[in-house]
Amino acid sequence: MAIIVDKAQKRRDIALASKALILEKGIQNLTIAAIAKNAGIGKGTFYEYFKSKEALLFELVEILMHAHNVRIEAELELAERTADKIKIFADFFYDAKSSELRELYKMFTGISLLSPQKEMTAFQTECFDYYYTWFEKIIEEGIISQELKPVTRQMTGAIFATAKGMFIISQTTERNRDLKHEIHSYVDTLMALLAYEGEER
Amino acid sequence: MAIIVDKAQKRRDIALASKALILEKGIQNLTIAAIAKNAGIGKGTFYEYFKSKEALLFELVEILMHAHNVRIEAELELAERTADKIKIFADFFYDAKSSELRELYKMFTGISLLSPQKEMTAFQTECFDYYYTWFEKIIEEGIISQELKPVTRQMTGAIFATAKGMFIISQTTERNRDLKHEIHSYVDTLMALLAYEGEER
DNA sequence: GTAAAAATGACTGACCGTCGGTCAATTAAA
DNA sequence: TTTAATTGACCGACGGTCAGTCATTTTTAC
Repeated sequence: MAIIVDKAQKRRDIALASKALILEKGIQNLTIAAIAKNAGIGKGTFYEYFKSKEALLFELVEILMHAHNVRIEAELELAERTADKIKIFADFFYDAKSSELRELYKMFTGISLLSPQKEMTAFQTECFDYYYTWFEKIIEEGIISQELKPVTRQMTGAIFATAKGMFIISQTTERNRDLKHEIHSYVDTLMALLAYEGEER
Repeated sequence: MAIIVDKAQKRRDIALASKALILEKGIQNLTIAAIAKNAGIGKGTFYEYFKSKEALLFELVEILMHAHNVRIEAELELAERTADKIKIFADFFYDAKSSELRELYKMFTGISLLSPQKEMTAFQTECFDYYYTWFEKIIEEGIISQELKPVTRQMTGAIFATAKGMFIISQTTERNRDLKHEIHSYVDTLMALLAYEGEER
């Protein structure tokens, strides 16, 4: 054997070294040569660690998402009302703390729509399931604590999708500029509708 | 002066001639040379009519959307219940009739997310406003006919966004496979919640 | 009136610069 | 000496440009 490097670690290092550049220029407007130079490696070395630019973005999203999850999980512990828990979830789509991950996620979604690849879909599914499980738990707690009507259970997927839809609209049109207000208003209105009022009709 | 061609018409002709190729291979996997050859024109001529591949997609979406609008408008005339009207709207995201436009729209959204351009955003905003105006009208009619609670008004944007969010999820993950069922189920549940029950509390 | 000449717009593909991706050569640790 | 790691020169493909060609209309000349 000869030089042994921690491939996984170097992968993460290269990805993190590229973060600012990707956020500044957008993955679409970057060349492999520029990314390699920025990370202080040769072009060939880049390909030793990543199959493509997209794979780099993939790695970066994964890293930042882990940090994000830790933060969210802590915040969720503190929330009591279901509406607040949902808002903590939706925070991702507008708050400043998530802006980097959100930008990367946006690019990631764009790539997924333009050229669906198995790996991408698998990863997106994994993320979806991860968050959706939490979300189901939140709704279930709301029902058990008699905050919400049981019918809410049937709407879990839809509520989950609404914030995403609003986000896409805010990013691709000139509407939904005040996303935070839009989402909060929606959550409050819906929660009022779903508020438990005693026995079901 | 010399040969005068109807530039706008030829633009449409080239776009329509490219439809099948784009749907088959995806805009991302096509070269300008291939598109030009397929349309029976020189590469230089392509640039005479379109600034880029994306502009071609743009044109194509515009054409197909017009046809789609005509169809939807006719269907909306026939529907009576608000739930049915909303479903006609949401049909776009899953029905076979819209599959071509839907695929193109998917690519279009991907490009919008990856490299937001003024023109794209303006066009997406125009589409959004067009459909949203209809949607508001549907909800308003539902409220006036006392089918729906007035509070529905506050949720218009969210309901509109939900189908879009579900669609994006269905396209980027392995979830929401039966989009039609998911959306219909959501609409029915929500309409039941929003059903007018007499005076507001 | 008409034929030649001039003018013009449509069209083209060879050409150029750039980029993604490969690989033979080099480096340096074991 | 062996071999993992690294590298950038190199290659083919692509996007985009532009000088030149062609077809038609307009103008000029008689």
